[in-house]
Order: sequence, then structure tokens, then C-alpha cells
Amino acid sequence: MSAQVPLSRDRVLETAVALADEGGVAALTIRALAARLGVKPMSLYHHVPNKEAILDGIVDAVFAEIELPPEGPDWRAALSRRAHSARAVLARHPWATAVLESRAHPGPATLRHHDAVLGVLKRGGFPYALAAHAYSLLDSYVYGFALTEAALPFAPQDVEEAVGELLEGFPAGEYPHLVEFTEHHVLRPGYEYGAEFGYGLELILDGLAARLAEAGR
Amino acid sequence: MSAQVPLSRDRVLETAVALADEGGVAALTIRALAARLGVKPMSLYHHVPNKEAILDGIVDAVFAEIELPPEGPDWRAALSRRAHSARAVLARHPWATAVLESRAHPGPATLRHHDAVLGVLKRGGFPYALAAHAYSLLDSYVYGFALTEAALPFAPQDVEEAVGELLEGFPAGEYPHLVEFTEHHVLRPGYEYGAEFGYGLELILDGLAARLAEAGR
DNA sequence: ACCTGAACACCGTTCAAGT
DNA sequence: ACCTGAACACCGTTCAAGT
Repeated sequence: MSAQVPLSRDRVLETAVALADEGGVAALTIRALAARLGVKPMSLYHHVPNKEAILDGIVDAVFAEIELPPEGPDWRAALSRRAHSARAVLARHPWATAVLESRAHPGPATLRHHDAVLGVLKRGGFPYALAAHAYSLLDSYVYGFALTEAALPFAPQDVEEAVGELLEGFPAGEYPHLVEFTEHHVLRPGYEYGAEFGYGLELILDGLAARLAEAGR
Repeated sequence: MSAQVPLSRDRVLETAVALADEGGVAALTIRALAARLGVKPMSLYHHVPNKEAILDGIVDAVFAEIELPPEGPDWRAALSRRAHSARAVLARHPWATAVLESRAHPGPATLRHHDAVLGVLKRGGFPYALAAHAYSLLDSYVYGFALTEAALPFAPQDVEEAVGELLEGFPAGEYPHLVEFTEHHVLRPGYEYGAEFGYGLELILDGLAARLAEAGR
């Protein structure tokens, strides 16, 4: 209610993340943020230059939640761990992946991450070119998976209902493979989209390991 | 100026895509859209129920630009072709990938695509589970790469300048691997982020081919 | 049927004024 | 120094009125 705890950049960003988590990025308005902080809209401008800076800040705050890869010699375990952590964090903040696109100003947590991953690749013996391939591939996969997962029009427990509705709306015979695949696989017990993440990640890591072995010969 | 060509849903969506291409999704407002169409804001509501529908519509319009995979028996060539086409289209409309996230209503072009890709996998002999893995992996990769590419804070020809500025802003010694990697690889002539796409795609297709061969044994 | 003017409840942000 | 009231130039959308 009252601003007993004084306002600060950190408290603004923390609350901004909470608002976005609850209602998506559209719910994150300066005015709503001020109300949640028990303060008038204009007060925020003493701690943050404008809304762009808030968006930059919360993206970096989300990055800070991702585990830095462990420093050990096992590049594969380190990258796998980091990828799983990134996916979990981005799933907790479904708005974050899309907001990344518009951010041209990487923050310190983001840069620290890039640095740590490049360190892992270097210690793993990746030549520069292969390190570039590996980084691009892994990051694209993780972000893309997070984006796809965030776009799923249903919570995992509601697949059946949501997919059923979708199928009913199809013109008969228009999407035969989609219907067949949905009925024979997606709606079968045991299918869960989230489980695809690990499969794809392992395939990519296998591929990188093979390329690295070739490069070392 | 005057609405000689009568307004229509298609003309609204076409213009909406143009506005987003020019100024990002933030530049796509009902009012700007009406102005561009030489009409008053309220007129749009006779052809489109609201802004959400416009966003659904332009995402589907972008999907319609992606080449459907060819019908031939070569699954690998078909998927590669489709992936390259998708990446090119998403690069032409850098706002589109992020907008995907918020769209729970896939349009007909989107569904036709999913159907066609599943058809390719089926004719290629992919069991349902492997088809699911393949679809998730490829789509995540393509979207993630498009997102990363759209987030690059510079046009390809300005790498040197933009990256130079970024590096100068770093606290000394804070990001050693990032600095080393940038100087020894990113800033070297011949490096271009866009070229990473093909490498990653081939690695994924190699992996899928190996899994498919195993499944067939 | 299609277009529109006025109005409503919102935005982010500036500026001058308070403590 | 930090907070704020009033104001400005925007949003998307409803509703009643025009042709």
C-alpha cells in the first residue's frame, strides 16, 4: 500500500516480471506497475528511464535465473544442463522468449551467459568455427522450443479437450495427415509435447560430438 | 487517398503486413492502418472483428508465403527446402516469429503447412513417435534461428561497427571468452551469422536420418 | 451494406510543482 | 532526493448516426 520499502530499480523490475508472468507482456503497463507498487506512475521514472529500459531489464532478469554452465571438463554435460535450465526458466516466463526479439541491448546477465558457454566450448576443444556452429544451433533450438511451447494453445492437462475442439473445426478431409497424426499419436496417453525437448537436445549434442571428433582427427 | 478499391479483409491484412514490415509490430495500429488505407479507423471493423484477428490474420498470411514441401519421395530434400523457405520468409518479416507466440488460433495456411510436413514424414517412413520428434526439432530450430536473427542488433553489413561499440562498453576482463571469440571469429572477414543456418539444419537432418535408419532395422 | 463522428477508458511520457 | 497532478498525444473499441 504505502511505499514503506523505498522504490528501487530492482523492485520495479521484480514487480514487472511478476505482472508479465500473471497477464502476459500486454498487462505490463507503467500504470499497472505503479499501482502494484503502491505509487503513482510518474514515480517510476526516477528509477528507470522509460518502458524500453524496463523491457531490457526484465529480459536480463530472466537470463539471470538460468543456471550458468558448470565449469568442469565435460562440455556435453555442461551444455545439456544449461539448455535444460534455460528451457525451464523460459517456460516459467512464457512472455520472455518473444520479448527477446525486440531487445538490442543485452544486459550483464545475458553477456555473462554467453561468456560462460563460450568458455565451455573452448575448454571442450571446439575450434572457433565449430563453437560458432554449436552456439547458434543450441541457442536457436532452446529459444525455438520455448517459443513453441509458449504458443501451445492449451495447458498440458487440457490437450485432449483443446485439440478435440480444433479438429472439429476442420473442413472434412482438408488436413488428413494432421488428423491422423493427432488421433494416433498426440491424443494417445503418454504423449506430452514437453518431453520432445530432451530428444532433440540429445540429437544435437550427438551431432556436435561427432563433428568435434572429426575436427580433432 | 480515396477508397477507390473497396476495403476488404485481404486488403486490410496486406496493408497490416506492410506496416509491420516497415516499423515493427508496434507501428501496426488500427489508426495507422486506416490512414494508410485512406479510410477512418472505424471502417476497419466492418472487415475484421478486432486487432487480435488482424494479428492472427497476418501471421497466417506470412505462413502462406512459405513454400509447401515438394511431394516427392525424398523426405530430406523436401524438409530442407521447406526449412530454408521458412527461414527466408521469417527474415523478410522479422516481427512475425515473436508474434507467433501469442497466437492460439492457427489459420488455414498454418494448418496446411503442418499437414504437408506430416505427409512428407509419413511417406518417408517415419513412425509416429519419430515424426513427432522430427517435427518438434525442425520447427524449434527454424523459429529459434529466425528469432535470433531478428534480434541481431545490427544489419549484416554493420557487424564491425556495432560489435565494436558493444565491446568498448564492456568492463575490462569481465567477458574474456566473449571478447576472444568476437575478435578471432566474428570480426574476421567471411563470418556471417546467417550462414550458420545451413550448418545446423544439415546436422539435424543427419541426426534424423540416422534415427530413421535405426528404427527401420 | 458500408462508412463515420463523437466519446470512453485506456496508454507512455513531459513538465512544473510540491516535500 | 524523491514523489506527484495536470496535461498531451496517443491507443482500441462502442454506439448512434449518416449514406
